[in-house]
Amino acid sequence: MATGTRTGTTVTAADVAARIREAISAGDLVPNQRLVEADLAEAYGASRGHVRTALGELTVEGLVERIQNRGARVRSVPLEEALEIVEVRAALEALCAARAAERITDEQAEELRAIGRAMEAAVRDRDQSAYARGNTDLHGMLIRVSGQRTAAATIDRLRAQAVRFQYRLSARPGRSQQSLPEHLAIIEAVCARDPEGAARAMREHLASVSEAIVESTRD
Amino acid sequence: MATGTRTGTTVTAADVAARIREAISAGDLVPNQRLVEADLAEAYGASRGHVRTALGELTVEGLVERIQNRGARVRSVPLEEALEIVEVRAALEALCAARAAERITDEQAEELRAIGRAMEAAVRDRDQSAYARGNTDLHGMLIRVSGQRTAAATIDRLRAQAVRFQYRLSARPGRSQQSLPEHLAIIEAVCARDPEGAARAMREHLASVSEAIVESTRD
DNA sequence: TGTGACAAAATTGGTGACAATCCAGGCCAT
DNA sequence: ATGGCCTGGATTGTCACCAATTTTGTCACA
Repeated sequence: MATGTRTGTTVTAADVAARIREAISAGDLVPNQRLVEADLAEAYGASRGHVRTALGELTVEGLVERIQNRGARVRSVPLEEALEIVEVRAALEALCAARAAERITDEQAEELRAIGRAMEAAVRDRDQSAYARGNTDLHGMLIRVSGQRTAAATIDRLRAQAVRFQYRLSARPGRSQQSLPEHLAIIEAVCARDPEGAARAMREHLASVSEAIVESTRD
Repeated sequence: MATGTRTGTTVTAADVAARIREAISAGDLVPNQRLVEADLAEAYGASRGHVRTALGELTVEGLVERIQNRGARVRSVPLEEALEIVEVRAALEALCAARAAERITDEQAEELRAIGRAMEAAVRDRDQSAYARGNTDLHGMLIRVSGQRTAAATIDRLRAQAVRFQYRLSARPGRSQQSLPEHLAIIEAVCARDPEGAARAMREHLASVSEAIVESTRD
């Protein structure tokens, strides 16, 4: 796929929205950065109209902020709101963990334990990117096993908004050592088919994430 | 000076979106009903472009479903998804109830108890609309006292999607008799500043709502 | 009576042009 | 210097128009 100019395939508004979402998640677009419609249209090879509707979508999703006649910017989520988001995620991911514990099959349990072993190895080898991957896999798998699509969509949307804080966090030295036992506790409870315990472990984990976020902003 | 009609004020896309949202909530627009852009533009005195972007917003919010070249309809939420929505709401409203129990002031507690008394009176008098109002007031006040704006926004969006089932439910005879004690239990726990109890009471209440929804669809 | 092909109508999708608005910077009076 | 005011350029907001697509209606024919 060509990076912009001459694409025979038409670039739809949904495509543009997806590209911008990715760019924000990857940190290529930082909070408060202006999003000039003409520039984006040029960059992605789309018409300005499509860029416009894409920005509308992202505004509803909470990733972008628009001011009348002044254009769009990447929304900057204040610390206070990020903490709220983590609280909401805690409630929802606890729900998913509990449902996952009720529904998990033996094969899925084995897969989950494998993720846990990979995370232990990553901490032992001090491989941060492997640990981050394990983290994503774990949360993703619990959500998938839970079968809660509404919760999943909500969690995704919220996580995208708070992506800036996720970065700061995983860059922090020693963070993985602290969170590893929390993750393993979640895995254990889910594999033991203990919904209440799984929910509790997940809530404790996200409470710790919340604390870590507060500390990471004291710089 | 827009198209003909005498609205001196211009009707923006956000206005149109708000009107359609209301119409869906009020049941004026029913699930699967087609939303023809030209008709809506005529009805609300807006340009077709504005209607178009409004429909885009509502699609992202999950109220409207769009198919390429075939137009927009009011999205029909299947029973299974409505139950998921109630589960997510249970998790979030439990969070709000717990936080409200931690933060409530004496005056707010008195206000909350007044809502409870009004609901008791409504059941005694068999005044369904008064009971429904108390219900709305109660949930709304807990969310407000909790100070959780992220959770509040999420709950609102989800509730709008499942509005069809709310209707069926409150129209059901005897429903208020069953739910009154649940509501009173929530109020008691919050006023007693018992976060854990408030969350539990709220979860139990919404579990009962979930059951009632299932029963109400067996017709 | 049912069915397929075809034309006509209705509706949505996309683009370009133009109007409205905001912002930066220079200019002048104080 | 300081502050108000104006002008030019950049950017967004809106609309009208046309193309593309789907849906509906009609009619011949088995």
